[in-house]
This record gives sequence, structure tokens and C-alpha cells, in this order.
Amino acid sequence: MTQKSVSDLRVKILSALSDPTRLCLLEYLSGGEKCVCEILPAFQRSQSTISKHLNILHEADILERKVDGKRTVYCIKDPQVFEIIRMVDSLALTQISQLAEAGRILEKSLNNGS
Amino acid sequence: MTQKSVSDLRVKILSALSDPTRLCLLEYLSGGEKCVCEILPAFQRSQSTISKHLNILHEADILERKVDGKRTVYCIKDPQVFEIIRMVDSLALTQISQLAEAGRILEKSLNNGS
DNA sequence: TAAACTTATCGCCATAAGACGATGAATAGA
DNA sequence: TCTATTCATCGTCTTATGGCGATAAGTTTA
Repeated sequence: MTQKSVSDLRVKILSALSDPTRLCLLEYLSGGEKCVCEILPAFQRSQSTISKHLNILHEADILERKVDGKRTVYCIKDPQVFEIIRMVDSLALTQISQLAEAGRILEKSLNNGS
Repeated sequence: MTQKSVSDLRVKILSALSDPTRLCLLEYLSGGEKCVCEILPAFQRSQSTISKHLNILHEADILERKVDGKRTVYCIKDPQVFEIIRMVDSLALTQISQLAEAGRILEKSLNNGS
């Protein structure tokens, strides 16, 4: 039961990563584990919203949750997740530079043409 | 204008990838460029739905669109996207094997404990 | 035990996303 | 030119998502 195929997990992981607030949370947690009350003041979101985002990342098995007395501590479960983000950034940078290149070519042809 | 920051593009790319149908489309297109009428019969979705999904991937600059007579051909713009998916799969597999390991440990402790 | 603190969960709202059928625009062929 | 083909777009419906405040549940401290 709860048989999760790789492709289900794949979508779950990618969905968890496809939100700006959650990406910021991961970046924030890259500095080491933090409790929620430490995270809250760093984000302009309500406590319930942050809690929900943290839970989504936890459900996707990206964050580990440890209850310590009256506080809850979250940390990155597997730093491999940063490799994924780094690759996405790399693709985004490729796109940006291709766009810039296209812009230069267009400008050049406009100058020559008229 | 239309100044896209890396982090905007990052979210756009990840959102485009976080859907099972679109991941299937990418896999299907990994075999080379295909026109829409060739893609359609391979998917149990309406023509309008597939067209919309293709457009989302195109908007995220993941697919290239070439109009050829009365048909439209789509192809992978940058194979780097498969590296991303491969890394996500790798993370998912790590999660699955950790879950299996936890299951073994639990079972063992239950057998010993009682 | 009472009060304060920390965090998850609930209920609600507004917007986004995925699905479909119908329509529209463009091209190819008769 | 008429028809068929191909594909994008529109309108609509349903569900999912992100946001918030309020509440609940657990833990520490007074």
C-alpha cells in the first residue's frame, strides 16, 4: 500500500519546488536547520501560510521535521535538491543568454536593413 | 522591458515541469521532433488540452515550435531539461530506498521487541 | 493550575490550473 | 473556390492552490 511510483514522486517533488516562497524557504534552510519561530520573521507571510508551505516541502520528503520541546525544527533532508535547483538555474541562464543573443542579431539586421 | 529575472524563470520552468501530462510530452518528444497530429493519438486527452500543455512548455522556453505548412512541429529546445528530470528521479529513488530501509528496520524491531 | 508560547490545522475567499467542446484561422488539396 | 485538415484560442466548468485569521493542541514557565 501507499505504493508510490517514481513518476508520482517526481511530480510531487517538482510541484513542491514550483513556488517562489518555498524556494526561498529552501535557500533559507540551506544555512542549516531552523525552527519555525526563527523562519517566520524572515518572511512576509502569515504563520499559517509558512506552516503550510513547510508542510508541503515535508510531504514531498524534501524537508525533515524534528519536534524539539515546544518548537519544531526543519532541515533539508537531502542536499541533492540544491543540485536540481542549480540545474534549473543553469537552464534559465542559457535561455536568458539566447534571448540576449537574438536581440543583438535583430538589432544588427535592423541597422543594416534600413 | 519583459526583464525576466532568473528566479522568475526558475519558477516558470519548474511549474511547467510539475505536471504528469507535460512530463509525458517531453519524454515523447525525446525521440525527436513531432507534429501535433502525431502527438495527439499517443495521449488520452483532447486536442485543446494537448495544445495548451504544449503551449505552456513553449512559454517556458522548453519546447521549440516550428510551423511547417498546415502543421506545427514541436521539439525539445535544450536537452538540459532531461538532466533536471533525471536528477529529480534520482532524488525520488533515494527517497524510496530510504523508505524501504526504514520499513526493514521497523519490522526487525517489531520482531525482536515482542 | 494558569498563562504564555509555538506551531499545526480549520474554514473561508480569491485566483490559478486542468479539462472539455466549440469556434476560428490558416493551409493544402480537389 | 469549396472542402478537409491542422492547430490555436475561447468560454465554461470543476478542482487545486495560495493567502489569511481564528482556533486548537502541545510545551514550557510562572
